[in-house]
Amino acid sequence: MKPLREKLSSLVAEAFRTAGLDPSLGEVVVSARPDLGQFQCNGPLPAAKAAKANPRQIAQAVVDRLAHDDVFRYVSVAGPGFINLSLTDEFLATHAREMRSDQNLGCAPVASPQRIVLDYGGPNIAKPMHVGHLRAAIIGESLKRLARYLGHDVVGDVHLGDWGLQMGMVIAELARRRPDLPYFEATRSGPYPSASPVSASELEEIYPTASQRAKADPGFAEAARQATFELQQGRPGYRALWRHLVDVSVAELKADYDRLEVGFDLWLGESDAQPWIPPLIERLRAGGHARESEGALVVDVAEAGDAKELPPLLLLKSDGAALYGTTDLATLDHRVRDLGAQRVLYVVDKRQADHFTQVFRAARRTGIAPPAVGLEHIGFGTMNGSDGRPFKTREGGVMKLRDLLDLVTAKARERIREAGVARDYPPDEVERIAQLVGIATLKYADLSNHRAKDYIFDLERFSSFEGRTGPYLLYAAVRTRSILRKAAEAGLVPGTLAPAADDVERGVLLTLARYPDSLHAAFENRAPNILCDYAYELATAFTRFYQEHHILSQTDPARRASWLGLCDLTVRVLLQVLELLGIRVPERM
RNA sequence: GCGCCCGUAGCUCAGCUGGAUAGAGUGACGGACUACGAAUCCGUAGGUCGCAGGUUCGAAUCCUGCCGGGCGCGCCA
Repeated sequence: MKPLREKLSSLVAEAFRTAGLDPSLGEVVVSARPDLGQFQCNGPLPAAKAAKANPRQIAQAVVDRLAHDDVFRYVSVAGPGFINLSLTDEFLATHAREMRSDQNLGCAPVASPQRIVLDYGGPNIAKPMHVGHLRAAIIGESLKRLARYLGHDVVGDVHLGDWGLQMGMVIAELARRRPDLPYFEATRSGPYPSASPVSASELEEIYPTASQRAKADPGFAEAARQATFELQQGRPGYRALWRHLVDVSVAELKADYDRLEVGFDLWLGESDAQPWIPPLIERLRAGGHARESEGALVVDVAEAGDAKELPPLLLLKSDGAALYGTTDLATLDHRVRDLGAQRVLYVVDKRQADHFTQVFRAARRTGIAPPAVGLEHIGFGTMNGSDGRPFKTREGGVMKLRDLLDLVTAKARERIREAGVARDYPPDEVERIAQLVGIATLKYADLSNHRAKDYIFDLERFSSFEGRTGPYLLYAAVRTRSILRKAAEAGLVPGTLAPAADDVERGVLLTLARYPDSLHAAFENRAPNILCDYAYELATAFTRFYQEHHILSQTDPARRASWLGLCDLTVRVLLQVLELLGIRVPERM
């Protein structure tokens, strides 16, 4: 089925056409002045400019050709030449009925689905996930669900940071602490113990320590570089040790992502790209794309019109080691050739914008990414503390994701106790509800910020349950379900939607009709905050409705059944949008 | 220095491919629980959209300059 706005736009476009005007100007949008109409068309203004005519006369000419009494209740020309449109309640109700019987709730899949690889992880082995990883995970998860819902074929890859200098740091630090471990015997080639020599908690502590040591001690920094190089060269002890580190770390990461309800289809990492690097380098050398510069091997990426000079992408350091960009190019090569990606989206901190410009350009020049393959860096803003500086805990350290989740969940538990509503629920259900409320709070608070903007990480805000928050949306959905449940207990079933009887009910139907628009806008702009806005608007419109109209005590059976139908459609749309945000709703709360 | 991003109500933020009277939440104030759940709803107050020009019938939105803040700029990821 067609979205409401498209139905209206094609009617108005047809009127433009018969008036001898450009039909593309007939686009209809939701009115900015609800007191004057439900929808508006601004097309007469640009049409008048093109025709050097009076816009109000143009608007009137269009209106005169717009005779659809079954669709429009009211059509008028206003201001400098706006066309205001309001629908008949019958037409609006018919549209809502179609939505209700459509399996996609009126949001048709895209015309040309693509295979999309979405890279939204980037957690580092040996570093605990902290609040900085939150955004990539939840923005990426939402975009993945949205793209999939719209019909795209999406592969989500965690793209682990499991290679490079950080691994060398951990190895060097371990060698310092426990030189007697068999992994450090230079001549040995195995076998090695099957159990990891380090625990998850030790691993979390070891990297920060090593990183600080490297800053203070040039000798240690050199040892870390050397270890990195030898790991890359395949030194058996280091490889065996590395395997342990990865396994221990991945188990922890999976637990954190599970708790966040963020999932990946692929658990590949930078290390998986390493075997692809030597042949790729050969290809680039043979193709004349790579050149020596200051001892390193580089691909030039500067272009004539650049506002600033972009340094070349470094493939190999002067010591022959591969770098970040090299791994990214090799990974991209794999995604295009082996995974068949038609579009690759990178949900990564926007501070890496230059890096992605380099990688994308290098990929274009070298043919790794043919022109038909879309490459996008979906940058997101930095998370700061309330002082506007990068976020730190009160003790000055980074806050672990796990601690944040615990904190929000504890707040949710407290709130549930205060509200007293779940007094007679089993304790394990209360706990499940607290988890869901915590996740909803966190995700909604983060996703409702525009993706690209820096934002203040405010614990108060992240654990607020009132107003425009995740819990508000859960509450709205749960209460609506509760009405349907009580109706079912009384033997009442949702029925055919009747035309709206007042502005509040009309408002719900109009908001429901915007559902496909909001999904498409959210995906096209890679902006989940558009979904957040929509979910909130739908929830408030409906909450207002049931606050003003008592559904179960309505004595007219047809009206009562229609209102229950409205509950049914609203809750289905709301649950779907929440699912696209990665927010799950409890049965009751 | 060069480049990118940001500056909207006391606070936190939407709105930015130009459209009419700039919206939410929060905080403040006032109202609504003998009916489907008050984590709710209704209302009031609150704005030189950083500043100055420009383009346009029309600018928070586009362009230029300035002020303020953040970030990035070759061998870390």
